[in-house]
Amino acid sequence: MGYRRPRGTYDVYPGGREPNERPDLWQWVEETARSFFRRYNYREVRVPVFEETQLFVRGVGEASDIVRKEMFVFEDQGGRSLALRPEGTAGVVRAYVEHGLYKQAQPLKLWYAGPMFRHERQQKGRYRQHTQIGVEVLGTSDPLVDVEVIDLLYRLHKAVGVRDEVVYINTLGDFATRERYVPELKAYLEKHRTDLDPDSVARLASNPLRVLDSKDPGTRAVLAEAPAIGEFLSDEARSDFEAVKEGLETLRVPYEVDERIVRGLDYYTSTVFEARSGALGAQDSVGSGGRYNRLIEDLGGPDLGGIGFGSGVERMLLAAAAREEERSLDVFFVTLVPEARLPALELANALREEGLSCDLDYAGRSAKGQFKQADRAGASYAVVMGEEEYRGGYCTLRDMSSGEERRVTVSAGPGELLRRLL
RNA sequence: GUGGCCGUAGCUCAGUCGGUAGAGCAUCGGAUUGUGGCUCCGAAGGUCGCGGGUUCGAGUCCCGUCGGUCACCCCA
Repeated sequence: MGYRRPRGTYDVYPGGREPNERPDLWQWVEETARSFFRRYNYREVRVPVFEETQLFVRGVGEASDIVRKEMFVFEDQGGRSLALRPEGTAGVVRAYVEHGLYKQAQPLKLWYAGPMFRHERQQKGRYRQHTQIGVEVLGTSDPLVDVEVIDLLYRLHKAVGVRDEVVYINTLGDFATRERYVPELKAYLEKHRTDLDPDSVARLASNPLRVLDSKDPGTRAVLAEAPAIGEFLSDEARSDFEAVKEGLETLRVPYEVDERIVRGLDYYTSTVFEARSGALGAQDSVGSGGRYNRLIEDLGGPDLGGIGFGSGVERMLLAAAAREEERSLDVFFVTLVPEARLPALELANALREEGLSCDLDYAGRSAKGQFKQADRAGASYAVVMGEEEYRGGYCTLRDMSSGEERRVTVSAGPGELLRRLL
């Protein structure tokens, strides 16, 4: 065995078995997403797959697991520390600030798609290089945008056939809310410190909110009696959250409030959400996101709000209902004498110029083999060029579904053939 | 980073008590001197992950190692 792909990666190729290995499914999801972004009036943004390490440390958060143990960090030849992006938002916000995009008409509605990198142990639906399709709406804190973004995520997933999905939402409140809630939560957890798991004890110091999403049974038991953020919401945070819920109801986006959602990225504020599918394994989050009203300022921009989601394409594919690959080709040229091969290629090219898809045999197959190949390629027509045809200046046009055949003159060029096909 | 399970043909797998490698699918050819899907026949395809050990003999037993996978942690 020669070289193998790096751990946690996969290839996409004709014949790939897993849904995330099939090019036809990738193209289908990408086209579906593009169609949604066009209809919701989002414009594309492309940013580098690596950035200064510090951008992610500041943006995603020093205390987050992603920064602490999951980044691919390397030094360039000038000794600068760079990191492969572990998520999409930080880079997009950096570009927004760097180019002064907040001076354009706001909000700016952006979408992106591309690979993200996290140094994790592989399991079902989790890769070291995975692909996210995401959006960011920058320059406003209007809760109606939260509604649009969540609706977009939900309908995109529906369109690609994600099964058994539920959208969970929560609010982390604004700054005032957290100033009141976090000390309460912390005080409560401190009292029950001995019943918490070690990870949660550590988070008590670094980021107490994160304790809320612990799966440890002992910690969960403590949390059952913990103060809930819902009771601490400021008037503004409460009315924003109500507006989001009302909006989702109006747009008929089914959702459930889950107060345990706090997200592992530190920049989130206010609305957070996560779409989970029962069709996945333990990694059941298909797409998620939230509002980040401090991030733009933290990265050196003005005090403006933003919200976005990232959706994992591999997980969308894994959670989607099975789909057969549909192959199609307009014409397959069957050549039965060597002299006919170049004329066939010439004719094929003439048809290609007109927008028809064409192919021919390059493997030296038997006649039977070539028809089989035409069938497999999903060809609508076969154009047979054998000894008789070659000498007579015509070809035989075979309709692959009916089996009907007719002579078509080609000595004067592709005109007659085109007339039959277009 | 930790743990469970698994590595045999391109893919999915069988391989009994340790006796020198099998099937299905896929590929190519033939049955049909130039005609696909269905059927039948045939061919090609293997470092049994790798290294070591035990044995007359190892795909099979033992040790190590690498890889995969699922789960934990966390996330898309």
